Amino acid sequence: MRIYNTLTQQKEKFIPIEENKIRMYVCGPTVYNYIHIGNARPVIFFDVVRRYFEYIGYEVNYVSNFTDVDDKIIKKAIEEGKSSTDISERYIKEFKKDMEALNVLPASYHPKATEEIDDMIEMIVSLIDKGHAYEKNGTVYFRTRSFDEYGKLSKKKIDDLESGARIAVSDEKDDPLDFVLWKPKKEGEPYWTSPWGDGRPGWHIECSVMSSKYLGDKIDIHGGGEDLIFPHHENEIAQSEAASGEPFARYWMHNAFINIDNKKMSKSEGNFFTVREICEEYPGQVIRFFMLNAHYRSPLNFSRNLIEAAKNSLTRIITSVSQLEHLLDGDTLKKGELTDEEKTIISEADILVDKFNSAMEDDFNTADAIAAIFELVKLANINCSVESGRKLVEYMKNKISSLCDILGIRVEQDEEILPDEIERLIEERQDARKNRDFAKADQIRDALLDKGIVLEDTREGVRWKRK
RNA sequence: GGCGACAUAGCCAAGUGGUAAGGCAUGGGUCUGCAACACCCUGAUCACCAGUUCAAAUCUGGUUGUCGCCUCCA
Repeated sequence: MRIYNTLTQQKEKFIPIEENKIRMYVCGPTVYNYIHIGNARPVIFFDVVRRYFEYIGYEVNYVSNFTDVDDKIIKKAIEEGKSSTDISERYIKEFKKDMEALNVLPASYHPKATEEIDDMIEMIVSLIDKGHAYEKNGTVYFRTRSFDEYGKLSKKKIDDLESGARIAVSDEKDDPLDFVLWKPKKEGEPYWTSPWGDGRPGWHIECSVMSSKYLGDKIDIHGGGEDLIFPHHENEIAQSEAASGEPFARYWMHNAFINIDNKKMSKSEGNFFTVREICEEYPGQVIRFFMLNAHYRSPLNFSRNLIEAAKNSLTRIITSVSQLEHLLDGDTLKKGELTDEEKTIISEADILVDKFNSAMEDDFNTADAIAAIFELVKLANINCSVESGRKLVEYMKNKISSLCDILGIRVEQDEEILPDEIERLIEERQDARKNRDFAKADQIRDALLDKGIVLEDTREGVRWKRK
């Protein structure tokens, strides 16, 4: 397994801290609204990372937080006349709904920032004790220059940063680059008591604390969107390593952004889509497929045309699997052992499975992995028919389906019983076809199409599917 | 101003030294009552220029273009 490490800017062989175990932390959402398609990328991608590691036998401890105290949440709460907790709880629920729609497995644990305040205070105290932080008028700042390696993740030089800083310089800070660990409460904001007075934690300290609390001071993988590299992850490194004196995460993984018309999504431009609204039109599987069809470190454009193309693409796999299921449901397949010819086909399939695995092991090249699945589909389409051996058909179906499962893409459709009325129409059409009354047959087919039922006449009889 | 990324067929997208995966769309064909599905056939010398090399999409330098980070942000 090779993983591109932002820290070293190259692919590295993956060596876990503890054999067969993975400790992985991914920065989760600030819960103040529905998530948009861009937010979905890291969630889906790291879900695949987790699934793949589990597939190859690792025990994965995957922690992803909810930032549930934040300016944006507070602002929304004030707008709606609700409490901050009302807002965050609501959007945590909505987030979970979206995750379900996208077939994203829950992390091993989803800590909430507001439930970890004591540990944050403890860490801040320890940073002050070690001389890495200082308090001024109820605000605690991290002393950036006290951490020699500051900038090692984002490759920024501390002096360049200083000159380019656009932040309004606060007189309080000893240095403009110092960042907040604890800020005093403002009127009407949620707060917690601390040695420095009532207030709330800064954003960066949250992740450092939740990561070390649930995964230990040293973790294997820390992930998130590329925009988090600076300052968020840089600051996490500074805090965590200053506190523990040890390297924090071994591998830093960052996904690229999703753009709309090649532009970054932004609310001011109005060019963004929520997962919720896309799911109204496209199954979550399609969104997953769309994202995984590109490498996670490449920027990805989103548009209606592109998601439509992804849908058509995915249909090819689903159709193939459904055809194989049909064959298995029928009674035409030959029982008994594999023929020599079938053994050859299976060895070809195994080569493609290897191709899938190698692609995944090369920094999660899901686009290449999907290409292997398509080749497998073609192999099945060519070689599996009513006259095939049951074992071969079973093998092909299971392989395609299980590889898709690793990507979290479900291609086996749930059994669905059609309403009697529709079943009757289908029979009626079959009768019409027998009597060569094609006008009537076509009329029924069109009528069903309007209801979203697509009919296909195959050698084994009529099949239907949802449009 | 500082740092970084990217530029492959109509579209999406793999590919980091040996003459370009896969998918969508298009066109032609087989199958079908027709259609759909499936299958067969159909397409690029890899932004541009110069260089290194026996050999470059893949390395080096330059040009152009696009984008991101440096401020809350996946």
